[in-house]
Formats: sequence, structure tokens, C-alpha cells
Amino acid sequence: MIFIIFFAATVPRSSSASTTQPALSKKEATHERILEVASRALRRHGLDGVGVADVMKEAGLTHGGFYAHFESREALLAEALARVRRDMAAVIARRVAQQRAGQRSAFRVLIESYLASANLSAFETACPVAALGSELARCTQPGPQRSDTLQTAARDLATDLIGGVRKALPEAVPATAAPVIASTLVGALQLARMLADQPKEAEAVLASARSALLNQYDVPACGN
Amino acid sequence: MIFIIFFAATVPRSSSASTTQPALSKKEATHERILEVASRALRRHGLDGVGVADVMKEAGLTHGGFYAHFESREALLAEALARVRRDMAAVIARRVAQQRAGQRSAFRVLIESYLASANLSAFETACPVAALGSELARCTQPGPQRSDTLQTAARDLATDLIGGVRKALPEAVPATAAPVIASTLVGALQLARMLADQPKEAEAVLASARSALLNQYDVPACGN
DNA sequence: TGTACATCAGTGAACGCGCGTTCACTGATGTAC
DNA sequence: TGTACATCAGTGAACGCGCGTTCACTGATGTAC
Repeated sequence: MIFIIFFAATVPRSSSASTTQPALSKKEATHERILEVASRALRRHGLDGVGVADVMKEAGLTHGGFYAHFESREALLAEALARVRRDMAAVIARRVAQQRAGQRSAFRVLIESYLASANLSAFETACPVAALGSELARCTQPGPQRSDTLQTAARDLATDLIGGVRKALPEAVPATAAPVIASTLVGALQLARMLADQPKEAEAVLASARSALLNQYDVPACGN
Repeated sequence: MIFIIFFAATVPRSSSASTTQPALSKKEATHERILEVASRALRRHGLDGVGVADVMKEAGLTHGGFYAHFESREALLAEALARVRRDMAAVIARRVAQQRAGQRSAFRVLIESYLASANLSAFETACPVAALGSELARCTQPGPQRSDTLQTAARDLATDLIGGVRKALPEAVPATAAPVIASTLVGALQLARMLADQPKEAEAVLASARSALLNQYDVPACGN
């Protein structure tokens, strides 16, 4: 918080000007780089798999400087999850908007991209709820892994995913269908990944989910 | 393996005879107790949350004796996952069989028990795929967390869950629907748990999944 | 413009702690004769 | 039946290592005058 206020005042001097975003100070740029690395590590290696030293190394720094950017490892997780959330919302929104380019409905675009075969191994770029679901569910429970910041992150991710699905629903589908559709997406990606050593079975899970969701919700009614 | 062969020869002497199972030697009984504790810890705390010392302590032992029972921590995880798998298969089979007692279909019994509200916090006794899905998915991927034994456990759990659902399907439903139904179950329980601090929302996820699955698959066809 | 000083961003050594693993040892149980 | 010995199941201290965290220090950048 202190950093943000501080740099908000001093930022204008530095200007890479290659984007339309406000220019970042050197420290802010480093902060972003650490977060970027952490948000990828999070999805690839899980909550417990994000190590301070590893993240700093991959960001081209030494571990000692970490605490000038984050109060603790858990603070990093919280910020990284917030970033992951933002990214997920942006991806969903983009896909929903994509419908205009083709003849496919927003719903179909969302389902087909979420359950694309390429996502079987794309932990870093595919849905964070699928990548972290069971861990995020656990940290809402009382116990040693309990954490307010993580619980909030978990709730926000779930809410956003369901909300994103809701916005992509065809008009004829009631909004109450959003949670079950989101559930199917998350579960299908996880089950398919668990079957990674049997590509045919993994593909069958994705295909089963794709066709069931599209048949039931993307065509007028009662069709086959 | 050595232990099993050895005790298979020496078992007969000890006999608690309170069950119909073959009597266990003292060491076998201890081994079982450790596994029982570990299989619960696994679902409650995750793959990374199972500590040798904690498990032994909860089993009433000191940590030093652990390696007389298991070759390593990972061997414990593998055995505990095998036990979890057996338990899950037994629970599903029991619920499918339960249909005879009431007027509810096997399918309805399975769906309603899997998505029961009580399971929101029942990590230890509810579905292990929901409890561990994202972690098990990860350990099938190349990288530091990769492990043959864990990958096998993941694949077997996914296969068993899908197979269990398949056996509970009403006759009119094609077997290809099993994967998508299993996906919905797993995803719904996880999403609902992520919303633990908003009980109404959590309940809405479960309800959405329950009614969608039952409406679509448990009534003859095209009903509402 | 130039000099002296302050602050910044990051370095790298070190600390403490937890955890998986090892091992010498102990009391209890079983076996040989 | 009784004694001596072997083996078993479990104990508890200790080791090594990784990881989160701290901190004194450094070169670079910015500021005051």
C-alpha cells in the first residue's frame, strides 16, 4: 500500500511509453515481474509449490530482495491470486466478446475454448479454478491451512467463474444453470488431466462434457 | 512386500476373532492404523499436508518407527491413496445397492448423497477426487511433482469414479454420459466449498447441480 | 554545472525451524534345548 | 518346566536439507545547494 501511494507521486518521470498504461517505475516493473512469475508458478505447481527463492530466481533476482516487495510469502500468494483472477476474468470476457467475429455463440466459444484439448497440459494459461480447485476449497476450512486472504481469493475466483459463465449463457437458458455449467467445466478439465497417461480416455472426458453442455444449452430446446 | 509374505506365514497364531476378516498380527494392525490416519489426513490436508511425524503421532506412535512400516513418505501416500480408492469404490457400490431399500433410483441416491450439503465440510469422508483433484491432476504432468505411483493413483481414482457413475446410470442413459456427470459432481463440490463463507451461494451451486443432473438424466426423456 | 549527500533497489550470507530420514537402543514376545 | 538366546515392534535422539525470513552492505540513481 505504501509503495503504491509513494510511486503514484513519483511515477511520471519514468516513461517507456511503449504502451498506453501509465509508465512503471523500476521497482514497480520488478514487482510486476515477480507477480507474473508467481502467478504462473501458482497454477503450475500449486499453492504449496510457490517458493520465494524459486520465484525470485525465475524473475532474475536474488531471494534477499523479496521482502522489499512483499510482506511475506502469503502476501505474494494473495497478490498473485488477485492477478490470476483478473487474468481469468479478462480471458472469459474476451471469449464472450469473440462471438461477434464468427457465427458461433458466445456460449459455444466459451465451452470449446475452456475444454480444448490443449488445456490438458496448459496449467499456466487455462482456468485457475481447475488448476487449484481442491487446494482453494481446503483453505476455506478451519485448520492450519486456513487463511482469510486465501479464502477470499477462493470465493472471488469461484464467483467470477460462475458469473462469467452466466454472461455467456444463451438467452433461453435461465441464470440458475450457470453454477452447474461451471462445475462441469472445472470437473471435466481435472478428471481429464488425471487421465493424462491415457490420452483417449482424457479426450473422452472432454468430449463428453463438450457435447453434453452444447447439446443441452446451446440449441433451442429438447434437441439432440 | 516382504512384510506381507512374512506375516502371511505367521499370522494364524494371533486371533482377535471379532470380525470375519483374517486376524491381523500386531504389526499389521499398527500398519493399518497408520494407513487409516494417513488416508484421512490426505483428504483433509492434501498431498503436501501429510507429514510423517503428524501421522505417527495421531496413530499413537513416535515418528522413528515409521520406516519399519513404509519405505518412504511417498510409499505411504501411495498406499493411503490405494486405500482411499478402495473406500470410494465401496461407498459408491453401497449407494448404488441402496436403491433396493427405497423407491429412489440408484442414480438419484448417488447424486443426492454425493452432493449432500453435509459434504461441504466433510473432506475426510466425501469424494477423494473432489478433495484432491487439482493436486492429482498436477502430479501427472512432467516436473518436480511428477511421480509414477501418484500418477497411477490419480488415473485409478478418476477411472473408478467415472465407472461408478456409469453403473448407477438409468438404463435409458448412454454410458458416454458418465464422464460428464462425474465431472459435474467433482466440480460442484469444489466450487461450493470455495464459497464456504457464503453458505447461500454454496448451497445454490449444489442445488443447481443436483436439479440439473436429476432433471436431465433421472426422468424418462425430454422432461422438465 | 559540479560536488556532497541521501535514498533506493537489490545482493548474498546467515539464522531458525520443520520435516524426512537414520540409527543405536530397549522392553516385550517368541523359540531352542 | 525352566533358562538362555534371538527377534520383533517401537523409542527417541540426531542429522541433513530446504525454505521462509532477516540484515548488513553495495552500487546506482536522484536531490540539495
